[in-house]
Amino acid sequence: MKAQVAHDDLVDMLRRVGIRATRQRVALLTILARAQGPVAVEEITRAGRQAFDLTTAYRTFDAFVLAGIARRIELAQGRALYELATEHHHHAVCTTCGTIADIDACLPRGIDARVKKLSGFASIDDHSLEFFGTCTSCAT
Amino acid sequence: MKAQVAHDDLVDMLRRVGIRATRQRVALLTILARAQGPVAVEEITRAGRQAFDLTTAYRTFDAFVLAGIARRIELAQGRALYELATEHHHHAVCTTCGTIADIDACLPRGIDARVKKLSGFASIDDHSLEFFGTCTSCAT
DNA sequence: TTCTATGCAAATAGTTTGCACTAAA
DNA sequence: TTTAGTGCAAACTATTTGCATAGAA
Repeated sequence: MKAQVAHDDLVDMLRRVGIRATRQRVALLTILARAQGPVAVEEITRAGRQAFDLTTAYRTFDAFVLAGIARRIELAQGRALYELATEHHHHAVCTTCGTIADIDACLPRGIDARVKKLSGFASIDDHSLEFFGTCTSCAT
Repeated sequence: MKAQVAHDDLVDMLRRVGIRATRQRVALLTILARAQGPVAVEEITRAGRQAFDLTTAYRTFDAFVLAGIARRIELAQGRALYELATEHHHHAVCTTCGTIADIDACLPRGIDARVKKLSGFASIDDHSLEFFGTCTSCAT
């Protein structure tokens, strides 16, 4: 038995966060769950076997982010990517081919406090951290 | 004598990096130099006393980045900001009002090597790091 | 049956491109 | 005088909005 994503579990997950489990949402959630990394919005419409409207994809992602089951990451120029909201982590982006690798490491804890002091902000709640480099296949 | 940006110095700076010192470029460079932080493209056209085409602003920023005297930072949704390429540093962004504060601190050196290992990339050359929080005036 | 979610069309926003014209070197 | 830079109009791309309809609860 392969590490498949159980359809019913996804439906449950959606219901649990209080949004209706439609065909499109389950499909999109499946794609997110299968993806090894962040997914571009346009990839969605391609991926589904049945037609899938772009507008719906955008709205669905928004709903997911709002519900806390997805995360939006800003990478390149005006392109948004989405990924399942799993462990907090970061990414390495290949500046040549765009490949993205997950980095299972984060900033040393306590840095928020330091940044808070340096910035003079009232609070620091989150951060985004992306690394840029060249992946092995592009390094030739 | 105020900490004004000397016009001739800017002209020199442009010539040094091999691009022509036009009125628009000097104006844009002045704005960048005066700004305490990153500047949005559209702010440019507003700021100048004489008319200033948006297209020119974009092209000028590109030229600056290419020449290495400016840096582009991706913050919110598809909006690019530019800042003078000074010391490598990061930013704290207020999620309420959008205010940006500079953070004169960076990741511990050696992290690139660690990320390289974790990602399996051939090289890690750069990174972007932004913090999000609430500034004091928005904290009420 | 009720109300959220979808799909289509059209509108926006930010950014880029083509081309003739202006001006720095 | 040569060549890079500018401005205008138009094209593009990603994303958002309005509204009538479909479908989950």
